[in-house]
Amino acid sequence: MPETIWFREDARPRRPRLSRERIVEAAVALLDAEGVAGFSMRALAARLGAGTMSLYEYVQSKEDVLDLALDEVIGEIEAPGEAGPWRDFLTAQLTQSRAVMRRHPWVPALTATRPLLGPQAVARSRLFYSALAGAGLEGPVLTAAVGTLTSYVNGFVAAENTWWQKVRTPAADAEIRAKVAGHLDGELARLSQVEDADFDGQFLLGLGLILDGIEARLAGAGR
Amino acid sequence: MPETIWFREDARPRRPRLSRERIVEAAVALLDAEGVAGFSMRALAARLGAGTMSLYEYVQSKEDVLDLALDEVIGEIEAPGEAGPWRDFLTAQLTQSRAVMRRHPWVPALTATRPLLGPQAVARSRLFYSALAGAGLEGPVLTAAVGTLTSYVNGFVAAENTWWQKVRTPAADAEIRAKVAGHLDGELARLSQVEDADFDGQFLLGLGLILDGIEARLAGAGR
DNA sequence: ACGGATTTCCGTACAGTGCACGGAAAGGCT
DNA sequence: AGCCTTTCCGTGCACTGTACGGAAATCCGT
Repeated sequence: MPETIWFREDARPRRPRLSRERIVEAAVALLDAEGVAGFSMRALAARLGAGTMSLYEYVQSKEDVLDLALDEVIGEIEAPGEAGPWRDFLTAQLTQSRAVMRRHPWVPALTATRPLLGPQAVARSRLFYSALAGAGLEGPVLTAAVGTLTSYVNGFVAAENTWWQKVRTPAADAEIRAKVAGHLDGELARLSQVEDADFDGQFLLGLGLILDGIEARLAGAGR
Repeated sequence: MPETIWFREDARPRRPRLSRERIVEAAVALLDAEGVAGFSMRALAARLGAGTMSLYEYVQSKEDVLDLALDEVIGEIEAPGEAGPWRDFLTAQLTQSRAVMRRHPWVPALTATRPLLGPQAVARSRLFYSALAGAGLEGPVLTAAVGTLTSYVNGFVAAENTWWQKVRTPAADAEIRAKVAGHLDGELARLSQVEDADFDGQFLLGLGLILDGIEARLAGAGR
């Protein structure tokens, strides 16, 4: 094969082929596909058609990539068109958060590992602060309320995700459920009975409890 | 060196030197010392003075060890001497849960990864069920209440732990706090001001919100 | 137009990982 | 005495994150 311009493709790129954005985008896709356990820098590079070490031009470590990917998907939660009553607003926002965490099941496990200080995370928590401040909370109760809500969503969806990952089939679901119920005596088992794994309903019920608690605090302050 | 009985120690053990209990105990110690990132089967074996592969006689995988270690420390939460009013009981239990998770900072991150089906975990959740059932809850609201409380503790302490791991010094604390506060406009910053990182107070405040919500539900049912 | 500096890309190498496999030794059995 | 089961573990394999240094391309000052 003759070594001429015709066969020699422009060997080296004039402009960067990689970028932080491209890396983060691919990282999210890889995490969605393989989970956090199957996520490796080599796999990520392969997905981008690049050498492994090229990634390190744009990022200092694997941890960095995870931080960025996390903040990226937090940005998927849409800001509301207009702010209605605080209760509806928060319910809608947290329902969306849950939806995002279900689409990206690796999210709750990661949030439990690192502080959320990225721009999207900060922007989101600011939304919550201003919603509850608008409702009338302030000071420590305000920050506690915001913290409680986000802790709740994270914890709930984390449990939900591990559940789906482990059981997968309705048969396994029934089996585990029966085994755990076996540890309860009859009376308790009767009281705690829930037909199937109604996570949607459970989520809204638990959220309702917290919002009720907040509302009570508002009424108390109003007096 | 002559090869005689006198110098030859009883080469092979007559009874097992390892056991699941010993492994789990060492695993907890290792996790406490090195965190989940520094936890490896080799390090665990070294800590026990054993060969790496010996562990696999008692355990099928690293994941198994983590499951066992997790359930083990959940067992550290003491059952109450006597059951007082449900509110006090739950507050005491959850405060203890938090204390355990602070002593073993790897716990919240692990719970976010796997379903809690070990004996200690099941026993603990049964305690909560019966306490709230005794208070008058039943059906879906009962399970939602239990789920909300455990999600809250996990989420809260997870955030708390990552915070301590990252900031470590009061100076860093102030710096990060200032940086985040910079994203809030003045009015919001004023409203959300909390002197220092008062995690104890925040924890009890948030817990109080949830318990208020539960109490409201009880009052409603009473009517 | 040319020579250096900078940017981007990445092959190689190293220390570490979880665990499959198979062998060796020591009791306990008949 | 012979076998079987239990316990222990050395070796090896595929894979990990990333330090290091080199090669090519572009940019910039002259």
